Amino acid sequence: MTSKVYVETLQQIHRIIQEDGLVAGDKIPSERELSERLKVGRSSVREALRALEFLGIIETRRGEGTYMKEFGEHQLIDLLGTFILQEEKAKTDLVETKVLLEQLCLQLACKRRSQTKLDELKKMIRQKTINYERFLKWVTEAGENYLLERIWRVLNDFFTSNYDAISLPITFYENMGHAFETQDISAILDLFTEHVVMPLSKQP
Amino acid sequence: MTSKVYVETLQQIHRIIQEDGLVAGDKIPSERELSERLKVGRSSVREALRALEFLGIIETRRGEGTYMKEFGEHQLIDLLGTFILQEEKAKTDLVETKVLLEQLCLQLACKRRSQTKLDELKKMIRQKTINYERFLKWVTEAGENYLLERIWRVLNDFFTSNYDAISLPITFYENMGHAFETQDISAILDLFTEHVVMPLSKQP
DNA sequence: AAACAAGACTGGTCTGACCACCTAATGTTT
DNA sequence: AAACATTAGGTGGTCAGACCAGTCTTGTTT
Repeated sequence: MTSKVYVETLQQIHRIIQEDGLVAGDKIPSERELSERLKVGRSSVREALRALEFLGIIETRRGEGTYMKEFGEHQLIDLLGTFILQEEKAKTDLVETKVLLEQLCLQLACKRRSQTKLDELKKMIRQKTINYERFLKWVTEAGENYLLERIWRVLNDFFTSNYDAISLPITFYENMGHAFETQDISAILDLFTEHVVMPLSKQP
Repeated sequence: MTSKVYVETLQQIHRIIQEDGLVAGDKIPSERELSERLKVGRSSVREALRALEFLGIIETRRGEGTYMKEFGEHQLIDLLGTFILQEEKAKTDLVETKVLLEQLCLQLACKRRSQTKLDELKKMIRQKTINYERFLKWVTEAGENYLLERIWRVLNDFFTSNYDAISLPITFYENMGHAFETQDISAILDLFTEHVVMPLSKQP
C-alpha cells in the first residue's frame, strides 16, 4: 500500500465526524470501536487521534472518552512557537514583533472597545490592581481578534521568560484609560512609544 | 501519573533536537533508539512523532528514518482548514490578522529594503513574472524580521488553501515598485488598501 | 432513599511480532 | 578494476494482546 493507515484513518474519522454531525462537546466513538469499524489496529487509530488532539480538534479524557473541542485553545501556535523561537538570533525579532503586534492590538482595541470592556479597564485602574501584563491582556481581548490574541500571547510568554517584567507608573494607565475612553488613537500610540518602545530600544 | 507519556516524550524529543542542534534536513534518532533512551514504549514515541509530523516539523521516510523538515507547507494546513476554518469568526480573524501583518511587513520593508533587494523586485516586475504571492514573499523578506515572516507564512498557507488566489494588474506592482524605490510609505499603504483590503471586505 | 460495591466501559502504555522499504556492505561476474 | 547482483541490517508502519488507571453504570445493601 502506498498510503499510510493512520493518514487514511484520520480522513475516515473526519468523515464520521461530518456524517454524524458532531460538534464541540460531542463524544466521538471510542478507540476500540473505531478500530473495529475501520478495520485498523487501535494503535493506528491512536496515532490519528494524536494528530487531531495536538491540532486542538479533539480532547481525550482518561476513563471518559474522546470529545470534540471548541476551536480556540489549540496548541498549534504554542508548539510552533517553541520550535521556531529556539534560535538565539530570533530574540531581536521577538522584541520587535511583539511591539508591532501590540501596536496593532492597541489600534484594534481603540476602535472596538465596548463600554463594558472599558469599564473593566477603568476599574482596574481605579483599584490600582493594574499592571502591564493585565493591561496588555485587556488590550488584546478588547481588540476582539482571537487569533491575533493567541499569537501575541505566545510571544509574550517568551518575552517574559527572557526579560524583566515591565513596570510603569500609574499615570501611564490613567492616561491610557482616558485615551481609550475618548478613542484617541494617536494619544494611545504616543504613550506606548514613550513608555514601552523607547525604553526597550535602550536595553541590550 | 498526572502527565501523559506521549506529551513528555514530545518535550524530550524537542530537548534532544535542541541539544543536538538539529536543523532542517538532519536525521533524528530512530523510534527504537528514542524508545530506549527515553525509557518509554515505542508506541508512545510514535504518538509524539505523529503530532510533530502533522505540525510539519518532521518528516518520516519509510525505511530511511525521520528527518527535520523545513518549516512551511504541509498537511497541517489542509487539516486545520477542513476541520477548523468552518467557523466564521475564525475566518474573519484569519483574514484580518493576515492583512494587518502584511501592512506591518510593508512598513518594515519600506524602511529597510536594500538596493539589491529592490532590484529583485524591479526585475520581477520588468519580466512580468511577479504575482501577489511572490510580491508578499518579497515584502516579508525585505522586512528583515524572520519571526514575523514565519508567522505570516503560516497564516498565508491557511489563507491560500481556503481562498482563491489574489490577482492584481501589473500596474499595481509597478506602482508598488516605484513607491518602494522612493520609500513612500503612504503610497504603499494606499495601494495596499485600495487593491487588497477593500476587495476583501466586500467578499463573504 | 442514600450509601456503597462490583463490574463494564474508556483512554494510556508496553511488548513483541511481522511487514515493506531503503541503504550499504558484500560478493559475483564481466 | 569496474560493473552488477545479492544479501543483511536498520527503519518506519501496523497489528494483536495484555495490563493499568481512571470513570460511569448498575445493582445490592443499609
